[in-house]
Amino acid sequence: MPRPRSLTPDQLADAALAVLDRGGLAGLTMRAVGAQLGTSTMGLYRYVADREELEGLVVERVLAGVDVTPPAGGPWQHRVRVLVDRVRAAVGAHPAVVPLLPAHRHRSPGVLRWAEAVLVVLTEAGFAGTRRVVALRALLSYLIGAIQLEHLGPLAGAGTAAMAQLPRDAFPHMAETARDARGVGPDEEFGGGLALLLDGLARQLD
Amino acid sequence: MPRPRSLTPDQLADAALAVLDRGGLAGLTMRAVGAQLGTSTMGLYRYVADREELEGLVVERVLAGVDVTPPAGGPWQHRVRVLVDRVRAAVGAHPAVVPLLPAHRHRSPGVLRWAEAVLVVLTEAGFAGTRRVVALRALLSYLIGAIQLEHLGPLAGAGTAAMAQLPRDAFPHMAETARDARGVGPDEEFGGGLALLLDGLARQLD
DNA sequence: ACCTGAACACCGTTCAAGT
DNA sequence: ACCTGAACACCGTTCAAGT
Repeated sequence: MPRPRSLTPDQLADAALAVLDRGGLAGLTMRAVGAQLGTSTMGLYRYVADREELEGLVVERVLAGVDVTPPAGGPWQHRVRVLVDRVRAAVGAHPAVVPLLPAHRHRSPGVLRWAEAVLVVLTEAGFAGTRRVVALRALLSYLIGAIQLEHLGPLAGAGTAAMAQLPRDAFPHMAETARDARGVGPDEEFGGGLALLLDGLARQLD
Repeated sequence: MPRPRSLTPDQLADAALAVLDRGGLAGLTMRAVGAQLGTSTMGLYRYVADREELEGLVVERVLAGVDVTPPAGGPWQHRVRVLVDRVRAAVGAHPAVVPLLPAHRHRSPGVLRWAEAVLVVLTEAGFAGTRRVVALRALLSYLIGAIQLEHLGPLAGAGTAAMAQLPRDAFPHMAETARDARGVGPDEEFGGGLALLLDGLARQLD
């Protein structure tokens, strides 16, 4: 990793994110990012060891837009919800980044900053030790899973319409649930699942 | 999609899964699968429209190993937990399939059969309408997210050791939580998060 | 009819050559 | 010293040619 000169890492990340937003994951190539910046393809290797590191830069760029100051007032459930929703909103603005999220979530400073904020709220609420570990893990699991379900071929939306016509004899409950799902929007679905988790957590504090 | 002859789709799926287990996602190429089967690379296109469809076959193969008969007795929480754990175990036997899961989960017969079984249990427990929709979505989100966290660079395990040495001034809660996490195994972590979700669901039935 | 190998249009990355 | 383009070793897939 030699020293950069004419480009800042931020410029690189912006260019890569622009390419990703425009052409999807398949369009994110070293050649395309080079063209976007007006430099040679190989010029990128001055800033980044390989393609994977470039992907990490993009993920970090999206996460950088997340405000990680824990919301000041209100019950801890609300404060966690706000932090979770901020990530969902940031990712929702760049859906093409979703498939990159799981692989680049570890060793991401953005994720660490966010997790620290969540832990501040959980700790103030009274969680500690194993319970706090499990709580953070569960919230992160739900967040990542729900975001992927939402953006990678939805259970709600267009996918549900198709599923409502399932063979009713083989999948009776599934067909009925798919019909019910047509009346449930993505926000309600995401928020409802998160509420279940928060209720489960609240029960532990009794 | 012409008619097959000398190979069954199962043979193809087995071969692709063997290649995936051996060489990871990067090793799963049309050429490698052809070689594994002793046929030409192009021979695969008689069974599969493109690489994506081959990936779908592999996912289906792994999911085919999941017993989807709802467990007979016991409280509904236990029955859901058994169904969830079966998927986790099947995927755990072929960790390389994890990155393929989110993209191929929709229109997967295996997922549908599993979801139908979960819905049978939820319905018998008293869930219906929007609540049932949200419950299924939440369980699936947690399952997919938690599996990915577990297998794609863990919060527990080796990753935690690194995180326990975080700059303590910038991430005080994170450093402490990472130390706590060393005593929490993957089963406890996964099961603990699922228990939170099930507790939240139980609360809705009161 | 079924199957195959050469060929094409891409990748990421190496490396010798430019200034 | 910084940057670049040709070249290499791969991909998935098309298609003309084999039996």
